[in-house]
Amino acid sequence: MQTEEEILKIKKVKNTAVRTVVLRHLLNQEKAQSLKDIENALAYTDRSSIFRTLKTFEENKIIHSIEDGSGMTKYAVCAEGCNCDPKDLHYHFYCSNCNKTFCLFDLPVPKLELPKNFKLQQANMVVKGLCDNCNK
Amino acid sequence: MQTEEEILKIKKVKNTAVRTVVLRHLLNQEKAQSLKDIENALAYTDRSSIFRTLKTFEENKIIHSIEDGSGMTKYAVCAEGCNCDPKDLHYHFYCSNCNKTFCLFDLPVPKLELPKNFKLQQANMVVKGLCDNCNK
DNA sequence: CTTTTAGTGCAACTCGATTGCAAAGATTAT
DNA sequence: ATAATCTTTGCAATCGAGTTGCACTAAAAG
Repeated sequence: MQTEEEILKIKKVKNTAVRTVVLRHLLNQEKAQSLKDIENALAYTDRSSIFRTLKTFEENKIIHSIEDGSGMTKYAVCAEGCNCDPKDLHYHFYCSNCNKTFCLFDLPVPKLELPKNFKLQQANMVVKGLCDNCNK
Repeated sequence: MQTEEEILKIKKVKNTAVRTVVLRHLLNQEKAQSLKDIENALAYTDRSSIFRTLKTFEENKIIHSIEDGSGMTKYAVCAEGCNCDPKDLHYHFYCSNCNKTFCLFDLPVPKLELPKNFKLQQANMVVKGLCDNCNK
């Protein structure tokens, strides 16, 4: 597991206090986090600073964003080696009970045969239901 | 192709002026429509009336909604026989150039093997890229 | 015809996302 | 080291999609 500092260095993003704590928080969570989640966890950091940090991280392929249909964009640290390319596709699972979003890295996404002349850039595949903890 | 009146009758939704024009508009488009799209097309119909109409349609399985990551929920008429069940899954294609959303009925969605004890309820699978018209 | 229920239009409001701006901090040039 | 420049941060304000309260109208039931 890389440290925050290593990741920022590798991705050529300047290290700052806000960036370090935001990235650390994301690394410590096993679920994708919304801006609000992060804001609540980091009580003394401004929302817009976190927002801009997330944009920076996304541009530099440190994290990827997920639209899970909950109304809030969520963010998760890319797996090592992820380029956020169509090749790196994975499903997400959104639990409609606890509102958590999981990255399903183990569930393979089949090759997408798009209609003629359509060009794939990225994908956002969200499966909804109940997670193991809520399905009792 | 069924008429608006037939669809409403089959789905046991009372026919009104707003419902007829909204459904007609959706039937006439080959792309999924946002609330704003519909509002713009139907200049003299109130947004909240359209909104409530869409909710009614969705509850009664006349249309399904799509979160395509554009920030606006889009709506499309269900294919005949669609129950909006996990079984009726299909991919959506969102063109990042023209912002249109297509239903890819012909692209099969594989059986989803979720982690142990996860329960599938529905899915929202959006592929982004360039549509045939914009990929030139 | 009267009563009740459902649908509509308007305005206001919610809330996540985003931006303008000035202060603080870091970097580069002198 | 100091001044000039660029970047990051915090605060407040704004935006826009979605949603709701409420009064009015239309439709259905009695």
